[in-house]
Amino acid sequence: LGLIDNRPVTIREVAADAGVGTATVSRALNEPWRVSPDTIERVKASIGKLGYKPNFRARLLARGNSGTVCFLLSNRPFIHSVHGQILQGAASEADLLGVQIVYASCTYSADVKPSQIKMPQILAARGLIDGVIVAGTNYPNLIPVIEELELPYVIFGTNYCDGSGRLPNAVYVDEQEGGYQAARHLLGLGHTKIAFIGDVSLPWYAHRYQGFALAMSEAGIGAPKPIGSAADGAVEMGVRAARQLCESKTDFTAIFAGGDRAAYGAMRMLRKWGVSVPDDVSIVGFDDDEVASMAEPPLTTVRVPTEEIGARCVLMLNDMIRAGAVPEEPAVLPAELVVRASTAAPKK
Amino acid sequence: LGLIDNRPVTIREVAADAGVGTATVSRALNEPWRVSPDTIERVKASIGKLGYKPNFRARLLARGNSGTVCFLLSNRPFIHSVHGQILQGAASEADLLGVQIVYASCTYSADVKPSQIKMPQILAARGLIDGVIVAGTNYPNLIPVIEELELPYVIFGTNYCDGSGRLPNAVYVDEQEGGYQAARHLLGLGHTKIAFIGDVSLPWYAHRYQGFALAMSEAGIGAPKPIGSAADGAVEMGVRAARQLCESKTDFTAIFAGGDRAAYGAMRMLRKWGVSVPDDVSIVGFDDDEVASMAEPPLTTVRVPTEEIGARCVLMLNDMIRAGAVPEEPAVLPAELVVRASTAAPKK
DNA sequence: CTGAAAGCGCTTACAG
DNA sequence: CTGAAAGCGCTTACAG
Repeated sequence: LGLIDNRPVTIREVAADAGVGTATVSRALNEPWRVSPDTIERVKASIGKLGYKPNFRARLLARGNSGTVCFLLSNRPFIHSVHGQILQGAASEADLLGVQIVYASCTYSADVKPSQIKMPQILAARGLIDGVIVAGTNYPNLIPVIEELELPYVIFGTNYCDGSGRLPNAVYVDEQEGGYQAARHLLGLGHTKIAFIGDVSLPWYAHRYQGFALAMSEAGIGAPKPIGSAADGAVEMGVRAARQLCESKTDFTAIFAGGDRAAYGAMRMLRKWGVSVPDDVSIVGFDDDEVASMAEPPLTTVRVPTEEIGARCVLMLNDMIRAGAVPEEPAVLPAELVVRASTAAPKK
Repeated sequence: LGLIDNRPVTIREVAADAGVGTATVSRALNEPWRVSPDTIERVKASIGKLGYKPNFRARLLARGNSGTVCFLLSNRPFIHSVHGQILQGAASEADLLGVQIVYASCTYSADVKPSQIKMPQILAARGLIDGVIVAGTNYPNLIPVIEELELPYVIFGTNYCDGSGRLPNAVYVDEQEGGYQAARHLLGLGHTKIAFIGDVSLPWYAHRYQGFALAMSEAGIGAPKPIGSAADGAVEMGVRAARQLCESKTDFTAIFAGGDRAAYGAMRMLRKWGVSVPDDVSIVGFDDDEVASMAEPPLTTVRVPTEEIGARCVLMLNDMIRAGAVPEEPAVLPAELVVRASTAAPKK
């Protein structure tokens, strides 16, 4: 019932059956253009007859690489749909490339010494992995630990909390442009009093705010101060920020929340205050996370191209492994506005 | 910048440095009890000095297995938090065992011939993988495809849609018991008019309904017919079922929904009808998915032990790989009631 | 275009 | 307790 019993057939047996050397069988499989058609035919026949499938471990040992990259998901105790989709995209692309993805996860806090960060065993072993994709939410103290592996790596830059600029070996989303689009959408509908919810001490909210602020100032309107603290989670941030907005009797007809969860929390609080979305207040989120389509009304948001992020991470890493060099520039992927039912023109 | 330059040190260099044979180095690492303390000391010193790390590919080739299992996630275009957590649990357990998890996914429909199901390449290759964990939602037509791999496998039974009984090489959740607990909770609060939402043509809803019905009949109350069709997704099922309940003026004070998403949908519709949860109607879900804690009010639900499911899958598979045999019985994990704010005693 | 042979870096009987 | 040697199943210069 599904268990291996007999020894699998090896390349030697195929070679014997086809009356050629093992080298020829290997070439017929990997570099067919260097083998005569007749020979290929004979080899293929033997392969079919014997049911031969090459042993990848042996191939990889001979070739000197592992054909495997590690997808390391940091600091995500349970996977948001966004991160699941990134993994999904990475896996699909990897399969196309004939590369396998090993999944690993780790948890650490930003203020701990690098030497105190515990990595999964897999990463410690040599030869198992050709490179690593550093996904999830990360902090600069992880970098020395990753560097110590002496393996090429690419980092999902959007959730990397560094003080400095962009890393070359990274994949980013153009969040600034996304925030800009969100603001343009609201402005285009006729809104001018637009609040921003997001904790700008976190880089993703900061970038989204920047794009928002740019669009506002282009429209000749001053951007409001961002409100919200992410300390108790994104949903709670939205809840509190919306409450603050309502309690302080701020004059606003629209909210741009720097994430769908925050938008969701804000909508919940607005409902409590008897504020109707989108009739009284329009709201746009960011991410196009699962909650965006589950919200009531479904949320207008800015889509982060999750699967493509995963695919690009794999592609970039693969190039780095082959080239043995770090890319000149990071990949920056566009974000896209998705208009649903939570936005409308302001009441006259 | 993080790229391999110099050849890594091999076991031969360590052996030379320590003045022993390679076999002794290998033993010092893998079977230290067969080596004299002095020798171990010398070997360890050389390992430290040279910075030697064993090459796993070579080790595995020599040992004859791959030390890798595949986590195959079927029919989940984007990962729910439940499935993410199962993967997470599998990865943690695997790391403890020194096994790596390669992630792969596939999509197929229930009514297609096995020969038409496309598997990721990784599974086709020999030697890369010692066994597979079949997770996600699956149908019987996948089994021949998996069997053809001639690899041990364990299946996540809860989301496996078969007509027959339980498989031995599988991990299940005791959903019947979970449904029973949900009903007992509602009955204990004083509810007697309890509706059930769930599409019992799907096994998980059917099992949850069975437990529910048992508790009801034990309480001397006939179980109501289940309502809902999962064709348009779980949230929509909840929305429509609740509407049906309201429109038909069914007399009920509580709802047991066979899943959190359905419960979420139902709560949304109840709110539209001006029905307050839990004041007018109590509601309990199932899964303890992320939506349960995000709902307003937070949902009383039955927790599926996701991480443990993943861990048990890995453990069972590992045993199968070692023993070369299929287990006698499946693993059945308990579900646990989580009381939150969506349930209360019925109004007098 | 093809084959014999060395080699990838370990482990494991086998002999002592 | 230890070492020399064969072997895991491929790939790849090297020579023809």
